[in-house]
Amino acid sequence: MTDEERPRRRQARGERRIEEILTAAAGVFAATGYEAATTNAIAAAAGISPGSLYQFFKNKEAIAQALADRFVVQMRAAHQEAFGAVGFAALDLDEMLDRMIDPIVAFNVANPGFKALFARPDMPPGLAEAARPIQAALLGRVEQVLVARAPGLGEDERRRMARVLIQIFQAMVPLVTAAEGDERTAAVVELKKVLRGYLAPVAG
Amino acid sequence: MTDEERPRRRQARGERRIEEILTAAAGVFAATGYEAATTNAIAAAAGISPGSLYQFFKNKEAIAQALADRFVVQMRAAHQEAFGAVGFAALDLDEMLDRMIDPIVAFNVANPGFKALFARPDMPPGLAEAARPIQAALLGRVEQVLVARAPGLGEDERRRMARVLIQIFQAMVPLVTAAEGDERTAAVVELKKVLRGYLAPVAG
DNA sequence: GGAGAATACGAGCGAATACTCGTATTCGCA
DNA sequence: TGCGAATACGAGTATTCGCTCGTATTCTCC
Repeated sequence: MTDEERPRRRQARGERRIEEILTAAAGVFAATGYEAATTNAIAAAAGISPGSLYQFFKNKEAIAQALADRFVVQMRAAHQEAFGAVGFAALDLDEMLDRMIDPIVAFNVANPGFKALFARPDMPPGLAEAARPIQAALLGRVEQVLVARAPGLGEDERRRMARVLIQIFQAMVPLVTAAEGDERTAAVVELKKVLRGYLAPVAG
Repeated sequence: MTDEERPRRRQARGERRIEEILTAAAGVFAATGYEAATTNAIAAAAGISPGSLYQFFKNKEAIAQALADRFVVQMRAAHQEAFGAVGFAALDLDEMLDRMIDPIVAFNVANPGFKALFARPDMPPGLAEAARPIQAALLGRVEQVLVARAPGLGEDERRRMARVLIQIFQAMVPLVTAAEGDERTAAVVELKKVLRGYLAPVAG
């Protein structure tokens, strides 16, 4: 009970290093996945020694955790942009989908490391926990949209639909990010068609 | 160039062992994924020693490979059942979906190890190769259905739609297998709704 | 029943890897 | 300018895990 972990006072250099490490880690995680990413590889990618890595992070999981925190901030912004608009429920279905989908697609395209970390089964348990609040918030947002646009739905059905919508979206993300240019645009169009086809009968 | 790998003559006991090992491996892979599954754990689950394991399989990947082969046989049967019916394209869309989806869902429910092995990013490269023919065959089948039901589609568009359909299906499988009883039935209904909504505009 | 092959065992080897430790250097600040 | 803290290093440690090897047992077939 004596090994208090006094948080050390960081220098500006240290703060910079932390950012460098996280950026390097994002790349390594994205390229190889969590388990296969070695801490030495992350250190090398950040241009520092393994020992230095552990000046800033307690262990490998802490790196992923911090990276997750960084993602969460950006993800929240993307969600805000996607769901924050007012007078949202009165829009045309297609336009609503555009406004909802585009920012989140953009986030996923800009942060390939995100899915690599969060969508993989070799993710450490602590990370799964970190992802839960975002996931729950997203589910809530989607449910709210359904409340507004399909008031006739029962609670269970609404929840189920929200889950399906999110699942579909997440499934299509790799198809979108894997493609380039026109292919990617086409993939996004297909994604919207899928969601539209599923939503139209109840929320047209 | 002298270390020929003469295939040894198996006894009945050995054949049984192989089956036991594969069944045990399916369970361990399903529970923990490929990388995290240790060969010692598989041996223990099969009730044999690590040494004995290697009497029957050259290495860990060979176990996965053989397991994959076993899955492929059953998967092909499920595909045959799903797509083999005659006069298929003339059916009502809903009924067609029933016939296509149910066998493949049943296969996935009956073989939880399948997705655990094939859908994970930590899959060894050899396995990915083994999965490709099935994937390609499935894609071809779906495209054939689209040819019959939506003849107006261009080739690119058809291919894209087939990919999307498969992606959606695979995304929904975890939602289905994770659920039980009525929940599962409901999940399958939703899955069909999604596919129907996507297909109806072009293949109604 | 006996010879040779197949099966079985499990301690332990070798490589990979997360992480440490002793030491050297640089920074913040009075 | 000098002192304590932060940063940096990288060889070394402890552990995990795929796999081997020497040996013992059981099966097949004559």
